[in-house]
Amino acid sequence: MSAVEVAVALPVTGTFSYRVPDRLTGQIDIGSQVVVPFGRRRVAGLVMALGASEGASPRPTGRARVEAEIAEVAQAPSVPPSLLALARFVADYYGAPIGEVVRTLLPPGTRPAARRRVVATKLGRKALVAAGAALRRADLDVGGADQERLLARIVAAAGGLAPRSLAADRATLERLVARGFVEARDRLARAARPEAAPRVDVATRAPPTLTADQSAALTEISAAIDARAFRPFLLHGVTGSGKTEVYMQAAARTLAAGRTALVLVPEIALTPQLSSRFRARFGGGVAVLHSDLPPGERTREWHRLRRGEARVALGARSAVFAPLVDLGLVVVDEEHDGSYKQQEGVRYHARDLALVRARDARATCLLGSATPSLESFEAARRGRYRLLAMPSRATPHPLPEIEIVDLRLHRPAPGTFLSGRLTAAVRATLAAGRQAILFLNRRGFATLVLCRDCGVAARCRDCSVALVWHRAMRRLVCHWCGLAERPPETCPACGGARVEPLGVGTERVEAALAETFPGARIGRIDRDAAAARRGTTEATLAAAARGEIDLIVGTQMIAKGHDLPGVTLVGVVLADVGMCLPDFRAGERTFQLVTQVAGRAGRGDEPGRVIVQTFQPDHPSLVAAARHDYAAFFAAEAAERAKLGNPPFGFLALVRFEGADAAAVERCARELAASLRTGCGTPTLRGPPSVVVQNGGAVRVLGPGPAPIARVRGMHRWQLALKATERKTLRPAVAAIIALGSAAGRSGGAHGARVRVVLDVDPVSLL
DNA sequence: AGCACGCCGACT
DNA sequence: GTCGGCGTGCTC
Repeated sequence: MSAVEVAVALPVTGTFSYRVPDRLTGQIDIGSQVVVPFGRRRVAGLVMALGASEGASPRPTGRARVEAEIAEVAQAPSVPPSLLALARFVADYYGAPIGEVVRTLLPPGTRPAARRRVVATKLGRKALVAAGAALRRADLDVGGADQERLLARIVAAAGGLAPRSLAADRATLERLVARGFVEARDRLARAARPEAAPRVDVATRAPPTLTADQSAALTEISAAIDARAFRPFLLHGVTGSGKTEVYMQAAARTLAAGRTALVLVPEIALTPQLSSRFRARFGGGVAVLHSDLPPGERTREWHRLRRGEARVALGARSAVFAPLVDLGLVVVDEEHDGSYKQQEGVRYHARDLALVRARDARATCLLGSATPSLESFEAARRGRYRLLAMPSRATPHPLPEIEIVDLRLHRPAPGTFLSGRLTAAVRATLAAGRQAILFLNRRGFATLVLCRDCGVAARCRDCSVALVWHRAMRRLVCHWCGLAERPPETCPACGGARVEPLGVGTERVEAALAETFPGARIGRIDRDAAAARRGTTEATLAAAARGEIDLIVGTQMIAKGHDLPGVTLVGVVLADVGMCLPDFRAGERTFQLVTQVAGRAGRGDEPGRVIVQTFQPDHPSLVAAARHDYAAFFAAEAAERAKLGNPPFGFLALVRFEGADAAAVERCARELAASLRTGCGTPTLRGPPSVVVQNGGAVRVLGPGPAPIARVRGMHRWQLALKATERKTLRPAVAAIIALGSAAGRSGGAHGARVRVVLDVDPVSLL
């Protein structure tokens, strides 16, 4: 009876050794999905290696290893070896437990218990509104301030809350459940109806005639596909240049060569057009993977891919783990988009993993963007990626003209938020029967609620941020923890009666537009609108496409690749939002957002126009965006990054310390930093005897210091950063962090309060 | 992730 | 005096 190494689908480090019972001999191979006894449960696992490798996982003192037997082999097909290799890479590079990586990688159906979510019922929403309006009705009585606060928080959260995050309020939660205001249903039961099963009408729509730019790009890409070697490309195509058509023809050629294609998009839910275009071209050969698909559907799509029935996989971040065999093409659309970085659990970057997969599969890799990340463009500049430029639009009209309005000189009339120039432009657009997009990257009604007597703003009690006023909900909401509470009638600090909202969010812009342009049909697209009613985003976009909406207000959700031919005007209400965040990528994000949202204008038969309102009209990111000058943006931004050794001229890993006890968090952070700097463990840190990191050497230790948001959900946060000039020097430092980090967490416990140590390799956000 | 073991408040 | 809260630790 032989043994195998199994990675269990739980967040545990190391693999475990199991015996293969005789009845299963011959059915088990590398990549087999199995069910194994683990503790007193049975969990899904993945066979990583045959034969019990000695020391596969650390054995606690003394006890002999007692191997259990594999319980059963799952009906599911095996995971291809290329994905096992990818899993190992991810565990190693991001310092994640292999079990957790396996959980991310296995099809959702085989994952243990689908994630449960706590959601508000229709009755619950009604009850909250009634409570806010001080309406008395027995069936809508929430029965107390605690219940009301919790209910508000649940209503405010898009997609419900994880039961874990509500552990502290269990008693209150149970009361709400008993009253029928809140329920924990499986997420899958609540999910939207799956899209109709893919039709099998293959290649129904003929590819359009290509522009010169598209043909030139495709010539090179085709040669790479034919060569069957790893060839990375950066496709720098302006908005409306027809990148999707290039992707589709590249995919078609890859399929014709007998290989498979993987297409990643930032958020599939926001790009229904893309999936319908792929389906129209490839029919049932496309498997669409996205998080809102019920697990059954996702598993079906996974199996179709694994069996080769579908040979194109289209999906968001997690689709980078799609079980494609003989991969020939990997496309990453909008490669600059930060949502490719997983922000919790296994903190992988799907764009970077796409390159790893393509390299290992000897495939063509196509990174596409109108606003490439500094990382990708620098790689192209150094010749590591081939740069393909598509500088002109495929549509009849060139890129829209972008005008910057200096808000210091052109003050909007009180309560309108639109300068005279933008107001006139909106009015002209309406008169012409066209549509306008008003973009503001801030949701809610007002950014602050401030006492006009003492100047104190309402702040979250658990996070170090101000609360945002959401008028429709009649609640002050914390955008970090979801706390939602009723506004105070008088100032809690001074008792003053003049507690009033200040600042502007999308909700307020919507209200202001309704007043300024009575009769205009207005739609709002942001996370709150999406949370209020399922399918709102798609419905609003569809209505806009039919011409039933005149003005669309929205956050960055409207900046992504939507194609609305009727939109001739884009107004950026306040470009300054996000520009001053304490994050070295703030300027890059501003450039990307303004360029992307500007690209929504003039895609139809009328030319477009863009007006950007700002208090910083000379900001390099805005000036470059207004001139459609990526080169100028890159030059300025690259110089800044090079000076500080920031990516792409250096590599970062962020280590965050979180805990309820501020002093313990600080002490833990300082001790770990000191250990890293001196190169040897302090008495409290029983890590490895020596550590490779030397201050001033190849890897620098920056910090520690309090995180920019110093407290979230009641947890105090400190952080330190590792900065290396080369990727390979960062690796041993990351290994040291993992060893020291777990020791530090334990020692924190010994001192009293527990401190969580979170590692983020190649962080996208430093907040 | 679960599920059990292990120390401090409101009940029969 | 117990029942029971969730903090911490382990799972081949």
